[in-house]
This record gives sequence, structure tokens and C-alpha cells, in this order.
Amino acid sequence: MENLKKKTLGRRKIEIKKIEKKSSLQVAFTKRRGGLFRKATELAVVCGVEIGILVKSPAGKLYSSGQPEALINRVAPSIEARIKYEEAEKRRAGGGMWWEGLQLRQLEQLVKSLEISRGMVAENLKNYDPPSSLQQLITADDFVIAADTHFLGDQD
Amino acid sequence: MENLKKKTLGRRKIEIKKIEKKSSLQVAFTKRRGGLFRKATELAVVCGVEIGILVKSPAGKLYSSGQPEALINRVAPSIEARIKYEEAEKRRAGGGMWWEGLQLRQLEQLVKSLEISRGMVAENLKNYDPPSSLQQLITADDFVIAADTHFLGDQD
DNA sequence: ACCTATTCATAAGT
DNA sequence: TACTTATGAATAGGT
Repeated sequence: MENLKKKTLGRRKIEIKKIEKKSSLQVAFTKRRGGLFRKATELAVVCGVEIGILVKSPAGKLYSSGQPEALINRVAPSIEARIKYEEAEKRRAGGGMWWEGLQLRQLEQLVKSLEISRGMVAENLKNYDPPSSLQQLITADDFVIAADTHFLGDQD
Repeated sequence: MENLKKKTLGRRKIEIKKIEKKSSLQVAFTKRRGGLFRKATELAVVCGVEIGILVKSPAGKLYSSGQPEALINRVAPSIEARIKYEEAEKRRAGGGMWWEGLQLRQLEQLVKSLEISRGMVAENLKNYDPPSSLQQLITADDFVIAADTHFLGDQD
């Protein structure tokens, strides 16, 4: 006679809250990271847009999808804009913002440093093809860059 | 008598390739961006990890989920590490890398600028709470920062 | 924007 | 760790 017992209970509804059991968390992280990166790739292709994702794993490793280097070129301008805005806002409102303690020279230096790094990184990355052995150095520095399915290391 | 006609065809399988019809692309982008950000938030909560996402829309607007500012602190070290690695590699292999044209001083300046911006941004963001009116300036500069569902603007 | 049939993602179990 | 599968969740197309 056939075994009528179901092989699994199938997917079951879960609460969106931190999983405490370590082995379950590891499995969930791997599955969900894969799903997230796949969705991101689909969105990028289907809609023809640029996407960058960075995920720091429970073990502290860094995974990426898309063009994470390009993120600097996206984030830096927003920070510059914020600083410029808040500098104006400070004059109008009369102080009290977080950069109060900063010297004007420091502020200028920050903006300039962002401009420099943004420009140079963008320029140099144009014809940059990462050597695979780069992985080792980065791992040694406690930074693992893993592009989509090409992830590294034994954990996560 | 009941209307037996199905109300919709339901979801249908699609090829993962760029949608050309503009209105469909707009709808797909909005839906998929929302889905991606929701998934990212779930992953962050369920697994207790840090995530940053940036998406540039078809119209050029920038949307984010997670802590995009913090990404600088993740990406910058990897670029620094890359530069340091390749500097060593250059000496070993005898040249031919992309930074060949850079003066040593420029290289040092780049690394230093990344360190400065990383440190200062991290320090200052600690007790930073963005004013809502920041949105306007950033929009004017052709950059829209939209955190998850709190997105801005009329398009996308 | 809403609906819903259908596809897709995934929690558990093995 | 990889595979299975029942079920929950996301979404394509229509309205």
C-alpha cells in the first residue's frame, strides 16, 4: 500500500522577527540572500536600471550584487548635498546641527575628499577587471566581496 | 445567474528581459522595487543583518533601502584594500595595471581622502537625524533619496 | 489603484 | 549540504 503520509508540511507561515536558532538562521540567510539577489537582477534586467546591494552576513562577511563600487558615486553626492544644505540651514536657523563642532576647513576638506574619491574611483574603475586573487587579500582584511552567486568562504 | 467569466487571467509567466512598453515598465518598476525593498527588510530583520540597496529608476531618480550612507564605510575599505593589493601586485608583476598612469601622490591622496570621508561621515552620522526638508534640495540636485516606502516625487 | 489566477519563493522535512 | 514539496507570498495582466 502507498505511504499516504505527506513528505513535508510544506512552507509554513513565519513571523518576521529574528531567528535565534543558529542553524536555521544560517539556512534562512543563504536562501533569502539568494532570493534577494535574484530579484535584484531581475529588476535590473526587466526595467533596465542600475542596482547595487550590500549585505553584511551574520558572520560579518560582505556580499554584493550589482555595482557596489558605483554606490560611492551615488551616495557621495547625496552626502555632499546634505552638507551643503545643512550649512545653509545652519545660517538660516542659527546653529544647533551636528556639524556644529566642525571647522569650516574640515567641512571643505570632507566635501573635497568626497569629490576626489568619487572622480578618481569612477575614472579608474572604467577599465578595471578585478583579479581573482584579490579575494584573498580582502578576506584577510575581514572583507569578503562576493558577487551574486560567486560567493566565497566556508560560512554564510 | 452568476457570471462565470474569470475576472483576470491572473499572473502569467514572463521572460526576464527588458520591457519596452513604457507604461508597463513603470508599473513593473514600482511593483518590483517595492517587492525588493520588502524582501531586503525581511532579510535584515529575520537574520539580523545590515543591508543597503540603491536603485536608480528609469527616470534617473535614486531610491534606497537600508543604510546607504553606511555603504561608504563598507565599500571604501574594499577599494582601499584593492589599491593596496594592486600596488603590491604591480611591484611583483612589473606593471601594466590600470593605475599605472597615477602618480604615487595621487594614489596616496585617494587613499587618504577615502579614510577621511569614511571616518568623518561615520562619526557625524552617529547622531544625525535627517530633516524632511532635505528632500527638496536633493531633488533639486537631481538626486532623490527615498527610504523604502517613503519615496518622493511624482514619477517612478 | 484594485483584483485574482497563476507563478514564484521558501520553511520544513529528509 | 543539497533535494523535495506543500504552502505562503509576489505579481502580470486585466479592469
